[in-house]
Amino acid sequence: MSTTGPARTGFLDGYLPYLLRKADQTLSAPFYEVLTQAGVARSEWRVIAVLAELGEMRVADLAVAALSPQPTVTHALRRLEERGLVSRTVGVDRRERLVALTTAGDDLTASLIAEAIRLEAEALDDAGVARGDGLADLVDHLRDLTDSLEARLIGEPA
Amino acid sequence: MSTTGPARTGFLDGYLPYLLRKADQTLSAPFYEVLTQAGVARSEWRVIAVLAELGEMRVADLAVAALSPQPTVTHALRRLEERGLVSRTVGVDRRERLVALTTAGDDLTASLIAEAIRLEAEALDDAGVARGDGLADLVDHLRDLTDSLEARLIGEPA
DNA sequence: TGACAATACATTCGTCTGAATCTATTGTCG
DNA sequence: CGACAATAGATTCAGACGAATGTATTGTCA
Repeated sequence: MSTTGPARTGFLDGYLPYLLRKADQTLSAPFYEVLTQAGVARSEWRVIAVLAELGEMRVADLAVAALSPQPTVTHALRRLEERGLVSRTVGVDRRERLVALTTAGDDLTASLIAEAIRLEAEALDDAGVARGDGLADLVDHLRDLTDSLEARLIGEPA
Repeated sequence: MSTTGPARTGFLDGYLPYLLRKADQTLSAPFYEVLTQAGVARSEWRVIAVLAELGEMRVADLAVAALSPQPTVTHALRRLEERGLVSRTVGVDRRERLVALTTAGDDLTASLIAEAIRLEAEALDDAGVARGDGLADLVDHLRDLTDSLEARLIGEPA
């Protein structure tokens, strides 16, 4: 019923990408300070967060999961490797590079993920968003939306 | 109860910023090609879209509305001004620069907004997202979330 | 097998981004 | 009025970003 929605006259207030970006930025702002503190770029964070969750993987798959273009991931990997946070090994198919977190990388990533969870919970809590209420629905909606869109892109030939 | 959500074991699949960013990217991808075609950077698009909606305004307010840092907006404005798409005039308070779209800028922006709306509708349509169904709820949830978070930030002193 | 297409990733190179800083202007209080 | 703090925005500069392209390796088919 959207309880008398507040005047959605304009374009931006009804444009999903704008709302999504705004929500992301607002939610992420505190954590970005943590990243800056830790000397981790945002593209690097996305890479190590994926590696922590999915384990060793190829660069191309990593790029998809990290929501980043492949060259951006390669740049991030070079920096992360220089800091000893990830390792790259040649795969059976010798074109492939299998990327994984080192122990140091896993430690750092684990602590960052813990901070991310803490800050997200804190923000949602302070904002009075009841978990189990609209939140689960929101998450489900977002997943549904993204899944549907992806399914569409796959079915689309050249 | 989130109707038997599909195995939310991992971190990323339950992390809102990740889901928000993923949804944004997936939804925006087709439109970004339009922007590239038009030679408009994404930061520039955010600026002119806001100007088209809100009219003449100060740089600082523009930055907030465009979800971009102030230097990024200033850079974008310089490029847009060089192309004759925006104008900058000194305000009564002579520290202020009042920014507005030129006629050419308004024309271009109007066509881009039309494309954005068209592509968004097309994507949501193809994805089988029924407007009036989950979509309105999603939009409302996002607005509520962002508004609540913003309210929190304001109440937070140094 | 040899040649060509396809794939995986790295590299290049120009552009964009944004933290820190600077200049210009205005508010404020003695 | 005069000095200092506060504000608006421009600028600097180092680095991230990413489109285009290059290199290495593998698949495939005559």
